[in-house]
Amino acid sequence: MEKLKVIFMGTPDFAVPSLAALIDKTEVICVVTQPDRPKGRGHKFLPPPVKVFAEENNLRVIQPLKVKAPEVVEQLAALKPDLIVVVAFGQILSQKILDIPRYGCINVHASLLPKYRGAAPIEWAIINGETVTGITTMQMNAGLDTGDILLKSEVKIGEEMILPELRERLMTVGADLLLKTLYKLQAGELQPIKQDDSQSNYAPLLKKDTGLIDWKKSAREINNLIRGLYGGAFSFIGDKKFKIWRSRLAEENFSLATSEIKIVGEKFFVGTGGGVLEILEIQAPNSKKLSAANFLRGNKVGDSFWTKE
RNA sequence: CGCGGGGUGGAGCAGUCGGUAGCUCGUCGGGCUCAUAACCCGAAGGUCGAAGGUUCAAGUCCUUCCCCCGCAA
Repeated sequence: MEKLKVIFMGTPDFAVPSLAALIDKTEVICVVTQPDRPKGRGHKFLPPPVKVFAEENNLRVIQPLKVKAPEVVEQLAALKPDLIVVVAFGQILSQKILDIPRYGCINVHASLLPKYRGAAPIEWAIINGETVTGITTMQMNAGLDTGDILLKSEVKIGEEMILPELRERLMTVGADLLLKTLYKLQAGELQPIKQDDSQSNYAPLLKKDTGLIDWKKSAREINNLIRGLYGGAFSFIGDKKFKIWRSRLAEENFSLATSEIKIVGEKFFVGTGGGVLEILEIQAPNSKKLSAANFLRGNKVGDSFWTKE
């Protein structure tokens, strides 16, 4: 089969396996990614993972501030791609761009559309306690993740699965499904299906306070939040902010007040609005992530976490 | 040069006004116990991130460098 000329658009780690897959099976004529941005401590400029990978593979990389800018659109059109593949790119494409390739633009999205449209589908799937999610490839249109569905692949979310595990799994599945989609595309076997908008929901960008634990919720809900944010969930003891990285539903059945802390040997329990949560990994400010046992050795813990009155 | 915290025996921490280091846990040996994540006794293990400087004397003060982390983006 003739190799498609493809422009790839993507930014974070999640997009890298898909690009890697494309390099094998198609001719990647250009990689579009976000500009280097000042990141982390010291505000150093760091290149996005896709750029790093693309350069290692001697691919042409462009980093437009706005892909929609006329000169960029012109540049892309001049490349005469057969297809544009978009994976976690981070910019909205204009209709003019969508119209450039013969086969249009295909997006790899980390959910089973129409569920979890938007920026953070993996996180929200875990936070909401879903047991199944997946990857969808779609024919992009002007809306936000509203294009016609090409293929789907399901991935189970285990009871104790945490964000990095699920993300890892989904990016692999995503790369596979992308190749499968391209294969069917060229074979003329794709049958795009319109999304049922009545079944849709959104997975909005995560905000800082999404991670603030409400101890009045059930242990299960809190555990889901901790699993889904992995490092993003936090609470306070006194005025100190603690990140809670890992937890599990306690088998022990103490009667603890909401947000009350109980230490038993090397175990760390917290009462919730429904059941007891066991803290497995926690991080104090200016410190690193520690197992509960290690944490308890060197830290004085108060009687309870902070709760909204 | 965004702001800030920290690097001390295997792990997590303490060490005040500078005088060669301590706690909890772990490890090893022994003991007690029907038994134990319990308890008792004992032991091993640290050039206190690196280099330089001040000093009679530095983990503790000064300078430079390396590494880790929190906030903010």
